[in-house]
Amino acid sequence: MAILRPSITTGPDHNISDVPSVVIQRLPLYVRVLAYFEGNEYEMVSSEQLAGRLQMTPAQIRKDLSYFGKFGKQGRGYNVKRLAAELRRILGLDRSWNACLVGVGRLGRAIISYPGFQPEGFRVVAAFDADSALIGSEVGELKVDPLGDIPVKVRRLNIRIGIVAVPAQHAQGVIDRLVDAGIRAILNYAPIAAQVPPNVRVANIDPVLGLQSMTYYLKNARG
Amino acid sequence: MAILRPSITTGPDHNISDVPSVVIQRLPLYVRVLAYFEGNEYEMVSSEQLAGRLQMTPAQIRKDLSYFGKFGKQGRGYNVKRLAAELRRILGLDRSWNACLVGVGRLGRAIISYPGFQPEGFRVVAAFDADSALIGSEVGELKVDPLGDIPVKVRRLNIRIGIVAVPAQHAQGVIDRLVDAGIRAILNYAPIAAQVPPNVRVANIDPVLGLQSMTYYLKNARG
DNA sequence: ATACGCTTGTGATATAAATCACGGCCGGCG
DNA sequence: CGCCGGCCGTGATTTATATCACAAGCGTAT
Ligand SMILES: NC(=O)c1ccc[n+]([C@@H]2O[C@H](COP(=O)([O-])OP(=O)(O)OC[C@H]3O[C@@H](n4cnc5c(N)ncnc54)[C@H](O)[C@@H]3O)[C@@H](O)[C@H]2O)c1
Ligand SMILES: NC(=O)c1ccc[n+]([C@@H]2O[C@H](COP(=O)([O-])OP(=O)(O)OC[C@H]3O[C@@H](n4cnc5c(N)ncnc54)[C@H](O)[C@@H]3O)[C@@H](O)[C@H]2O)c1
Repeated sequence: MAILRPSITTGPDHNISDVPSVVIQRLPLYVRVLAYFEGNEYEMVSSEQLAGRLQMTPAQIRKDLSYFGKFGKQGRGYNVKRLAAELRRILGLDRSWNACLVGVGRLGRAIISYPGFQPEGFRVVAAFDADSALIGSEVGELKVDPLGDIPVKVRRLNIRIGIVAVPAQHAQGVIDRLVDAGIRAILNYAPIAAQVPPNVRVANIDPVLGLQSMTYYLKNARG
Repeated sequence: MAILRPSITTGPDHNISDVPSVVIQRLPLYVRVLAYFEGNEYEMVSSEQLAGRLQMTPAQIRKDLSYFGKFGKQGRGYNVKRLAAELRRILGLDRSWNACLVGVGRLGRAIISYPGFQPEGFRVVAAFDADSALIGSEVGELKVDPLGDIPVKVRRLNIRIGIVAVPAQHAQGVIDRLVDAGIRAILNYAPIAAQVPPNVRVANIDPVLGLQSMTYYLKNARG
């Protein structure tokens, strides 16, 4: 049964490798659970133990992993440290990634000071806004730059990820500019279904959508 | 192709109605797109127009809607206002819903002052924290209450939704308390795979998971 | 009235994803 | 050293989800 995997979008159907993207979206969950077991001094874990903590079936975990190789030992399970390292390598989490933020409003400031990205290897290294009153000001450790600087900064700072935190009506335009500047991965907080070319990924963060589908079940609930 | 739908979880397989939960998760998207067309003075829209803005196929939209009834007219499409109203009714969005927040830290404060919930009918009417230094203080228009007050407040204020914004290691415990108090829908910001009974829904908000799967594609990208 | 262009609603079909189930290997133990 | 409990890896199967494709209905134009 489905678990807390995020929703990743692309333009018209496009899967680089032949690994289904649902599988890719589950790998970070495995990394996280492995970190938990590592913290609790486990040396080996079985697919059943992993599955238990994620409310899914052991077979699914084994199948998922089998897309990438053979990491376990029959009768023993998986070496926690090794599997975690392998998965991180597969996902590209064995390095750090630079991101830029567009839209330095309330949400944008919260994102800049959010301490959850850094430990996972994601760094916000530039911030852009359209408001000339903001441009040039310091937010956190960052100076706010005008949108026109996006292409240069993206290139100079090796920025690969764009984070969008502008009002909905400006989000598509901002996303277009990021894509034009060569960004291929976007974390979008605006409540829109962004249109992007097939080689660009968008991860949407939208608490309202989640609430709006839960009310369906609340309404019909028997307690 | 998949679109910005959120990820909703439950305990062991459980679908109240026979409507697949993927369908339920898409309905809020339709509501949102309809709002767009309504704002642009459309009286009627076809499934093709709706699909275009969501990057999906017209057939899928029609199929989804057919789970609930016949809302369109052949040759004409759907009446924007009526379909929006029907979907809102189906989702239970034709009323307002009270929520409580647990964890009044940085994120919790941002949630309280987030202006995106109110217009959609979601109201945060209570806030709880374990820190005695915070209890009793005012945040926004809310007084921070101790966790022990959860059951009473939930009952008194008709709270149906719990929002969890506590550190990961305390999240499961908080969720258990919410469930004990009768909460059946949880918006969880903590990076954990919460364990809940089958009749409880959890919507997870986790930007890091999104980033971590996008890096897979970045790593392998051809530009 | 009738014909026509358009778009729905839906059974049939195709594709995708999850689960089953079992052969094969591991390592410990007698 | 051979047996055994346990668990992986994976083809086969089942289940879920998406798409196709078309009869039927609507409204307009002639
Ligand atoms: N998904 C979530 O959890 C979540 C939470 C809060 C807000 N949001 C969304 O994030 C967005 C921002 O919310 P906020 O509360 O920070 O709003 P805000 O008004 O405080 O900030 C928006 C910022 O974007 C800037 N901006 C506007 N147009 C721009 C453009 N074209 N290019 C660059 N910058 C531009 C503004 O100058 C401002 O600084 C909204 O779309 C909101 O719905 C999402
Ligand atoms: N998903 C997201 O977008 C996102 C963004 C930011 C933070 N987070 C997550 O949200 C959580 C909170 O982050 P933060 O930055 O606000 O942390 P914080 O430390 O600023 O706030 C945490 C609050 O929770 C309270 N708390 C601790 N244990 C509690 C308990 N058992 N019961 C009730 N309250 C308790 C603390 O007193 C504090 O007020 C973390 O899990 C973090 O990873 C998620």
